[in-house]
Amino acid sequence: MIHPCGDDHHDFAEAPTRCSDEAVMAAAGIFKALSDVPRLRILEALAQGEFCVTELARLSGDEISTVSQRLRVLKSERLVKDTRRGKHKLYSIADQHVLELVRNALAHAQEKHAV
Amino acid sequence: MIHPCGDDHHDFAEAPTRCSDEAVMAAAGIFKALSDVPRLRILEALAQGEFCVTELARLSGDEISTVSQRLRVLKSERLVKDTRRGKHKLYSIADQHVLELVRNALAHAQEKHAV
DNA sequence: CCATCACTTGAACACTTGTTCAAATAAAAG
DNA sequence: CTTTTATTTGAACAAGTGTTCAAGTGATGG
Repeated sequence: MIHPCGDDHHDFAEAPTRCSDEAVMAAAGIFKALSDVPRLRILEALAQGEFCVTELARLSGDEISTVSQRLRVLKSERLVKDTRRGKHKLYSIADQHVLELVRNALAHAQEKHAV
Repeated sequence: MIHPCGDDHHDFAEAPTRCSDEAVMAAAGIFKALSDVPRLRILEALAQGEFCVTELARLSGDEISTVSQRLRVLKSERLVKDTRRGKHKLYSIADQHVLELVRNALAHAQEKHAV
């Protein structure tokens, strides 16, 4: 097939294979939740153990309600989960997938920066 | 160490190990670029071959300038690269790392939805 | 029960983002 | 050069986001 411009560069007669809208929207949602530095810092902490909101707030130096809102976003995308233990709700990384996403991005960020 | 609340749950005497601010900010930037459905659709197309802006605009049905702005964001985070070939600038995925990020997120999105 | 501790939620604010139009480059062809 | 084709950029707008304060929930312990 020939492009309007007349050139013979790469072109598809049909549109390329597409993921479902739901899948792409879900992926975008996950990336959006991961796109905030304070939220990534929370995941970084949770990668090393379980923490309650109060403790995470103490570690970051932010308001408890601020940290709670951040956790809400992470939880809505199933990136973290929580369990009540006594008075506290302990948060943890939802699964290994999440850690790989973060590690992969960090790797990409650090590797190819020297140009 | 004992938490202010008196409970003996997980706690660090020192703050947990932290990545550098630059690394985390870079990762957040990458995730932010990936957090938009139309931009993910561009990556999906580029995963299957090189395309110029005009063609990507035709595939998505959007304005050329809109697609160009999307590519600008993706390029600023080094997720895509471009090469001039004749009259056209052909865009392509920057490296395999990017594809893994997207695949990983899609996998996470599709897996654990059945609850 | 009542009070307390741990956490969440709603509303308001400043701030950021994605899209679009119009104008501006940039390379190629005549 | 001048024109044409391909793509980028700037400005403006509507829409979305993160933080905070204050008020709300909910489980725990006396």
